[in-house]
Amino acid sequence: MSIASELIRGNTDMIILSHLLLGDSYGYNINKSILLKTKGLYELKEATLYTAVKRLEENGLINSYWGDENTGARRRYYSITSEGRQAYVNMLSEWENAKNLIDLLIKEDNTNA
Amino acid sequence: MSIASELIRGNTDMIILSHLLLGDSYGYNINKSILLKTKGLYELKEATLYTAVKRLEENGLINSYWGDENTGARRRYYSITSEGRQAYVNMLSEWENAKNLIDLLIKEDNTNA
DNA sequence: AAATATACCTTGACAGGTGAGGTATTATAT
DNA sequence: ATATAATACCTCACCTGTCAAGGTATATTT
Repeated sequence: MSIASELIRGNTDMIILSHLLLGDSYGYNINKSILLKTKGLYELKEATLYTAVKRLEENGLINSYWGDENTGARRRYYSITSEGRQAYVNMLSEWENAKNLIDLLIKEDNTNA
Repeated sequence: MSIASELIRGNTDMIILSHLLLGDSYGYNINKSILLKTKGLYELKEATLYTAVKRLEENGLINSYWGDENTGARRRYYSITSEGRQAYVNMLSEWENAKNLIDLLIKEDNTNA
C-alpha cells in the first residue's frame, strides 16, 4: 500500500458518500470521477471500491439497484440514504477533528515537557 | 477502535518522530505529552505505541537506550536518527498531500460528470 | 482475431491498531 | 501494614480496511 493510501485509509466511505450526494452513480463511474478530480493522482483500487460499497449498503448508508442499459455492460447504481446523509455529516466533522488533532501534534512551537 | 483513531491511523510514526525532534524521550512520556497537547482528546494505546517504536527502530528511524534512573521504573529512551529526520520531512509532505487530496474529493462545488 | 475499455465481483494476504494479558517499581491513601 | 494507583515496560491474538490477483461478461477499436 502506498503512503498516500495508508493516510487516505478510513476516508474511503466519506469520499464515496460525497460523490453520491451529487446524484446516483455506479462503481466504475465513481472511480473515474475520483481520477478526474485528482487529475490522476489518486484512484480507489477496484477491490477497495467494491468492498466499500458493500459495507456502506450493509450499514444502510446507501441503496443499490441494477440500471437498465440497452447497451454496454450492466451497471449497479448506488444512491445515498437519509442515514447516509447524516453519517456523511458526522464523517466530515470527524475528519476536521482528526486533521486538527494531527496538525496540533506535529506543530513546532511545542512548549513541551 | 474509535472513529478518530481510524482516521489518525498511519500518522502514528509521524507523531512520535515529531515529539522526538524536541529531544530524546521514552514511551510513557511520549504518550503523556500527546495527552497534554490534545487536552485529553487523544492518546496512543500502549500496544500501538510500543509497536510503533519497535517498527521505527527496525526501520532505522530511531535509536533506543536504557536510561540510568536511580529511582522509579526503568525507562527506555528513544532518539531520532538522521534517517528519521529525513523520513519525517517526507511524512509531513505526504500528510499535506493526503489532506489536500481528501479535501478536494469532498469539496462541494463539483462540476462533476 | 486480438487488444482495449467498460463494468461487475471474490478471495487470500498484509499492515497498523488494540484489548487483554503480563512484569516490575514507587508513591499514596486507607 | 496494606491496598490502590501511578509509573514504566512488553507481547500476542484478533479486527478492519486495503489490495494484488484472479475471475466473468459486453462493446469497441486495431
